[in-house]
Amino acid sequence: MPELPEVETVRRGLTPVMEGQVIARADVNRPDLRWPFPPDMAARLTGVRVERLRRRSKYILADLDRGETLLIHLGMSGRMLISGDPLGQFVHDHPAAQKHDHVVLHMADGARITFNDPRRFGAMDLMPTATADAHPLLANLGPEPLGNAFDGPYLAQRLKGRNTPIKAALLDQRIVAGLGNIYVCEALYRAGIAPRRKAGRIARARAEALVPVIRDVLSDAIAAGGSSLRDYRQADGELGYFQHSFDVYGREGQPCRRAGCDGTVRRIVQSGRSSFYCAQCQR
DNA sequence: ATGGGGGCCTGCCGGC
DNA sequence: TGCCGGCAGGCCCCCA
Repeated sequence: MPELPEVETVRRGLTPVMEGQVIARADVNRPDLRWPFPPDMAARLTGVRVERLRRRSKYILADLDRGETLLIHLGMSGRMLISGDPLGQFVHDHPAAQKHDHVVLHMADGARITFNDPRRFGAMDLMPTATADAHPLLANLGPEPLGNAFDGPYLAQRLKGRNTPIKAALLDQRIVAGLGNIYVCEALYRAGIAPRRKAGRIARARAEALVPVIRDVLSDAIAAGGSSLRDYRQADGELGYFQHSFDVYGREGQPCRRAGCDGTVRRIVQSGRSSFYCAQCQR
């Protein structure tokens, strides 16, 4: 499901039901997702209070009051669904258990948070909060694209000399953390850069100009509640609507949206993944 | 070190 | 109606 804007939307949706609240019980319905769950996960979650919900890249991190942090990754198809409705504010209740409900957190106030993930590319893990940054899944991540460390000189330096297509470079989480297929396509369109262009062959000014473009695409998407493809929903059951703002993603064969451009959106495959772009606008 | 490809899973959709 | 191939928002791992 999720790139950075969708994960941030999920985090914001979960915050009122998790932050400051106690997990009364955790149902763990299978031993693993992409990897085995940590030992005794259900017991280690029982009775703890969630002090803070954070996000790093596409990971949600829940700091718990016993010194551990719960890491949640949604993979491709993972969802966090809220039910139980303790305060009467979540309209879309779903009391019946669904297929692929792998972990259910029963909060002390009656709220229920269900991790549902058909493809099981998602993950959950527990680690000491003090060394969370050193977790293998987090240790090699690049800067947050909306943070101060991600700036023009940084990106230009990281792209310099790279022979890989810019599409692949921006998907490389070690360079910048949180972008996925959709937002890389959209950012490259807005920046006028062709996805097959070698990263090291982008003029410095254009490379630096990518930074504000990436920030804008992500900010716009977060403001729209993320993108809802297929049946993806936010934690509160509402649909994000940024998909209506896609310029190129999923628009193969449709006209370029730029005023005055008569180009058509094309789809190519790069390292096994679709890239959408306008050959007139992107060089 | 770097770049490219395979694999992990399930579900859905279009074509025959 | 059923089967089959292709496709899907991520990311690790292996190979050259």
